[in-house]
Amino acid sequence: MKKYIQVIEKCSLFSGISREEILEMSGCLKITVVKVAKNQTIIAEGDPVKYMGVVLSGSVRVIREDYYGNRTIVAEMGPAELFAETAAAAGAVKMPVSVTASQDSEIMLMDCRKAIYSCCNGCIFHNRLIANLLQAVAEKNMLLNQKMEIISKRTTREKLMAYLLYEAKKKNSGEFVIPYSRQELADYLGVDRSAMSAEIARMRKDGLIESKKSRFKLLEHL
Amino acid sequence: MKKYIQVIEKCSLFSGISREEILEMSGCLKITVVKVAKNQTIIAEGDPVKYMGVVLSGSVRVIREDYYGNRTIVAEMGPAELFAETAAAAGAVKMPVSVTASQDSEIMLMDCRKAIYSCCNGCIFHNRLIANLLQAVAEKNMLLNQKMEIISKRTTREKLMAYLLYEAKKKNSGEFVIPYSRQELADYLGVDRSAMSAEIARMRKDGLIESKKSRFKLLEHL
DNA sequence: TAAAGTATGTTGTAAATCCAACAAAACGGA
DNA sequence: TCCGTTTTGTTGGATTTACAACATACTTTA
Repeated sequence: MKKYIQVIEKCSLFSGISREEILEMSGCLKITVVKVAKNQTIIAEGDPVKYMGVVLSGSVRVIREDYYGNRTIVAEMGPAELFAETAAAAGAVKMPVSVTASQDSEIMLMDCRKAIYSCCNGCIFHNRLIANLLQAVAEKNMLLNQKMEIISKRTTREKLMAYLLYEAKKKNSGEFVIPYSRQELADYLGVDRSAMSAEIARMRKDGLIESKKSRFKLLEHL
Repeated sequence: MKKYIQVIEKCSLFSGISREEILEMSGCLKITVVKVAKNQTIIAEGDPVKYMGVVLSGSVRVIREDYYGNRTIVAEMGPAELFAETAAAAGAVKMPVSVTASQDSEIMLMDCRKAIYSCCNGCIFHNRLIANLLQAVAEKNMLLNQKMEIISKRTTREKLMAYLLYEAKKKNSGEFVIPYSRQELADYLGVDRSAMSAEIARMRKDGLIESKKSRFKLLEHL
């Protein structure tokens, strides 16, 4: 496990915990390292929730399957990224998704019960681990909330305005640069790119905003 | 505080912790009870994140304000419900929302740093508290993920199918009863009710589903 | 700098959605 | 049962969006 410590310490789960402390905890967390071949399944949907994982090398895909068996990729994670932590933290019984290797990979698995419930071994940094996990899940939650609020709007214009108002608020200024390309923004808002471009042009014409590429300026409204 | 213990113990944050233990923890969590009048602000947006709250009586509203100052109600919580826990758990510096009383209310506030980071007082049940918090946030996360996947679909039909497939999977059967009225379902999916009703009729005609009121049956597809 | 590639803007048409208004059905007391 | 209320289904017209196709602008690199 020592050879992977450089990757492991980058994982948000272990932030604020030193290499030595991580190694000390490894027994307590029942950490195992497994090598998986491309396309091999690491955790299958419906499996009991036993493990939380960290990608050490390679990459994994989180996959969801619907009633008819159609598969969709939910996420792809690379080195130092954590997976299956939400199901583990929610105390779910069965995994709602599968995790498979998208390349030959090395994966660190840990016992999620051990990780979530404080052990009695006087393992001081365990508390920090749980706090890190809580923070990771809560941050994801805030991002989801924010996105949900935006894409719940019915029209493209409303979605755009909700997004731009959010950015303006974050930057505390009516003038700001957004971190997305047009295509990325369209994907984020769940709309068609060209239709969105057209809507931006209309909003400009209607005097709602000024914009040039990724620079936007909100104008007064009544 | 004792007089509120019946409400407090119902709060998910304290599940698995006895009344006596809650009372023991109260000093550690710096719990205070405040009475607030209707429309009074309990936590203002931009305030430093110091408190997590539980409604003891009455009700509170979580309010978000956009760049222009337009207010929208994000949520309304009643007795035994927790608020401001996500910002606290995410380690946010400033509150992203305001919380105000929608009636004359009694509110329990606790120091969120104390709640989230294990104290050194050998307070055994503190760990349980953190585990409860983690679980609450993670469960919310899973619900949001699920909803996000559904409302990210572009068309009404796709949204409906995504939702119905999800229900079918949960019930492990192609035939099931949904827990929403038409209006509720439309709100959940973020579409117009009447348009949705029409779409359901079309899906029935196209041989995708059978349905009668809230009972649905998925048919074979190619 | 030229050329190729990528990102963005524009437009017309077909399709989907919203909205409003109303019809039909289901429901809940009196 | 009858009546009023609520929910659900249906329809047509106005609006909005997606999609495709293409024009323009910007980047990269040979």
